[in-house]
Amino acid sequence: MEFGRSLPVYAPSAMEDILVGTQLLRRAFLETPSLSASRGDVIIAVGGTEPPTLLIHCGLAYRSTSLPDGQRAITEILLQRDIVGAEHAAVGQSDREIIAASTLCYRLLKAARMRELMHDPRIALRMIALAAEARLRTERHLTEVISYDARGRIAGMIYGIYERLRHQELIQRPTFNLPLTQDQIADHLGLTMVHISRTLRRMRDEKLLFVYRGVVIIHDVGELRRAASGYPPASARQPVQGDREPVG
Amino acid sequence: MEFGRSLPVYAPSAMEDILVGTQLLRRAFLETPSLSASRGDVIIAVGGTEPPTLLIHCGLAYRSTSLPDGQRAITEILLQRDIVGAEHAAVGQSDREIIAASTLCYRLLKAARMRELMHDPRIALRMIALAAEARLRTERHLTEVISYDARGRIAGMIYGIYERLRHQELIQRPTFNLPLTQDQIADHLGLTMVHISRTLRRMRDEKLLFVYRGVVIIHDVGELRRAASGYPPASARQPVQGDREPVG
DNA sequence: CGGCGGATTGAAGGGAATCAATGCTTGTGG
DNA sequence: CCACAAGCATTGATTCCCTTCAATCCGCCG
Repeated sequence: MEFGRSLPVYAPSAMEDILVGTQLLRRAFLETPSLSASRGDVIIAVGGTEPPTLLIHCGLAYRSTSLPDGQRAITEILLQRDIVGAEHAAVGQSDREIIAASTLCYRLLKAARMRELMHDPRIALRMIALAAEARLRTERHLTEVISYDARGRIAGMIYGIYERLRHQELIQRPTFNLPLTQDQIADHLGLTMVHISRTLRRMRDEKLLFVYRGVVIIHDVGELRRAASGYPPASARQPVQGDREPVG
Repeated sequence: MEFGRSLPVYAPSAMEDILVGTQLLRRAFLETPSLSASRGDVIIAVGGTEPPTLLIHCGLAYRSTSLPDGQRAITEILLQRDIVGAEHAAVGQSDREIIAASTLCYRLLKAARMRELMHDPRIALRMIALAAEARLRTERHLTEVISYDARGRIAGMIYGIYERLRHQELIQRPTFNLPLTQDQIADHLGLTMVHISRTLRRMRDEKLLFVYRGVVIIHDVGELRRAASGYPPASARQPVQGDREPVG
């Protein structure tokens, strides 16, 4: 299987159990009160013992860490319906914090309760699956940061979010809200805000996508997918007649 | 908790169960035949359905993926006693392959057997813990690649491996074997072999560490740890009296 | 209005990539 | 026993993507 943007595939013989586990876990979440937070609020702090597991109902959050020199690294973008930190059932503390990027509604499940629920092997399987999904996303992101330039990384990020939203049937068209500042995007992709701004501008000129004030419009999904696989822009591939100049 | 190199902490109330689960899982592995592979062999290929879980007895392996343009990204370094792919119990296929970096002895546990074992909640908890550890390592690596320059990345990698080996009590002194070529290190850190070579040379001149033909000797563990936290070399800091590190 | 967070744009500099040549081991075969 | 090739590592010269520094602009809100 080539490195692609496809979503994780469950083991066929585990599928049924996982689906039941998904339901059961969701039900457990729904027994807890619905909470809300506003932009910038810390949902799960570092240092707390036995951090809970988080279900996001609406809004966007991110997982980040602060380095000694003051730099921030955003390791994961968290969307609606994501369940975050299933592994907190086993790990006593996290060195990442989870922060609301927009107004957020969510629910929390205590670590102890998670361990209780895990006595049902179907829920345990679901938790493994959740951990595997998160891992897959992180590894993909890592691969992009290791291998791609700014254009490829941005394409990978936007296309990945697009696919996740589409898979959840949260959007039909290639347009969505992305309440992240360019500074946050930069800390996610390992670039500077200045360079994000420039690269977004070039991608807009390329008629690939449009990002402005928290709104994303993908103009050319196919080309974005290619870019997210590391391919350079068409104009840079072949100096065919009628092609545009290489951008400076 | 600051971003550091410390190893994961288990939830106190889960500790006992996890330890039992560790034993049980190890026992299950020992019921399978011991296998061996030589340098370059593919242990777990991409595309195979229901890939097994892997226990490494001796030697070193890595997890990698190939991009359409032929580039390779090595996302994880796997050491002795590591259990790899616990999440394969739930995920039907992996888009990463696992390759022996040296002569390797290992055992495999089928996904179906993993799911059976998971009916014991203690083993399930152990599997979650394993997934969490792997995730932690990957996130740390991601953070380093996002935030650090070549020197910091190399320091992070070497110091991380040193800590893992030490924690397993596989080494006492700051010296170990690392059967990776500079090309492989480059594909792990998102740099080129040429630049790895140059940077290792500079770090050797700095009397920080020595890497030659698969042997690592850390000369200054304290300074390496600092470097692995993103601090620049002492010589680059202001030689002003009482100068303090960049503030967090 | 004034201030502020966020975004844009320009100019200059640096870290890493690329291109290219050379050296060093190791293993193989004549 | 030496020649030779292959894989890996080193080093220099040049190029380029991205950072840094700095100025400006825009929309928002007290």
